[in-house]
Amino acid sequence: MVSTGHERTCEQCGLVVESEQIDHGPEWRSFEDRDDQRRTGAPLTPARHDRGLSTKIGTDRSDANGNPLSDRKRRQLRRLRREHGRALRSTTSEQNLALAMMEIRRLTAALGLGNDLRNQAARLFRRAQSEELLKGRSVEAIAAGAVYGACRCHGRPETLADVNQLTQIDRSRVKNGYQVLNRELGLPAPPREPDTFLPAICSELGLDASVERRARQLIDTAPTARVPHGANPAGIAGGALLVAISEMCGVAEIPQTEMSDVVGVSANTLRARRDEFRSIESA
DNA sequence: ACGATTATTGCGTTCTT
DNA sequence: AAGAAAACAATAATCGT
Repeated sequence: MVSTGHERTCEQCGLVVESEQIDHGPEWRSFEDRDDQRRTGAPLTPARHDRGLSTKIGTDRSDANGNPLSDRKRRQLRRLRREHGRALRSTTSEQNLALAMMEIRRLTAALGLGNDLRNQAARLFRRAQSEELLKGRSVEAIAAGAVYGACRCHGRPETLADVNQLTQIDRSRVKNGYQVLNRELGLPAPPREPDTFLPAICSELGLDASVERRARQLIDTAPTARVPHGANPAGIAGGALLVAISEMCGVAEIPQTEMSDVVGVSANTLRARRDEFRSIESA
C-alpha cells in the first residue's frame, strides 16, 4: 500500500518507522485574534539548505519602533546584510546543499510529490553529503537520485525515466546517483512489483479498468516460477495486459509496438512475458 | 505479428595481483 | 582487499516467415 503523507521517518536514513497520522498543523491558541492561531513560527523543513531558519536582515528605512534610521546606520546595515549573506553560503558544501535543495524542490514539484517525499529526498541528500558520497559526482545526479530513491522507498510508481526526463543530465548519471544512495545508505527500497505499473500503463493507453483488474489478477495468481529471475517488472505488467486484452471480448487490441513504447521494454520481451502467462493459464 | 538467431548489456562470481 | 576477467542471464536488434 502506498502511503501518502503521514509517515514518521528516521531523520538519519529516511527509513519509515511509523505510519500513523500526525497533525502537524498549529494548535488553537488565540482567543481574540481568529486570524492568528499559530503557536509557533514557521516549521523546520529539511528541504531548504538552511532548514528554513535563516535570519534575514530587512531593508526597512526605519527601526523597530518606526524611527527613521540615520545614513550611517543604513550603510552599516547594508554591509551587515552583504556579509551575512556570504556567511550563510560560505563553504562549497553549503553552496552544494543550497543547489541540491532547489533541485529537489523543483523535481518533486514537477512530479507532483508531496512534502513528505520532498523532505525525505532532502534528508537523503544531506546524508549523502555527510558521508562524502558527492565526491566525483554531480550535485544534480545525487539530487535526482535522492528524489527517485524517496519514491522507491515508498513504493511509488515513478520510474527512473520519469525523474530523468526532468533533468539535463545523462540517464546513467541519475541511475548511478540512485545506486550509490541505495548501496551506501542501504535504502529500504522494496523491489518493484509488476502491478504497480498497471495504473500508469492503462491510463496512458486508455484501457478500461476491467482490463487492469484482470491483468492484476493474472499477476497475483501466477506462480513466479515461470517468469525468468530478474525479469523487468514493467515487462511483466505489459505481458499480463496483452493477455488480458486478448481474452476479453469487446476490447480493442493494442499494437505491440505501442505497448512497447509505453511500457519501456521491447516488443520481444512483451511477447515472452505474455507467452509465460498463457502457458501458466493452460497448465 | 511472430519466431528464431544474434548482439548487447548488466551483474554477480571467480581469478589475479 | 581491490581490480580484472571469464561467464551468465535478460533484453534488444535483426532477419525471415
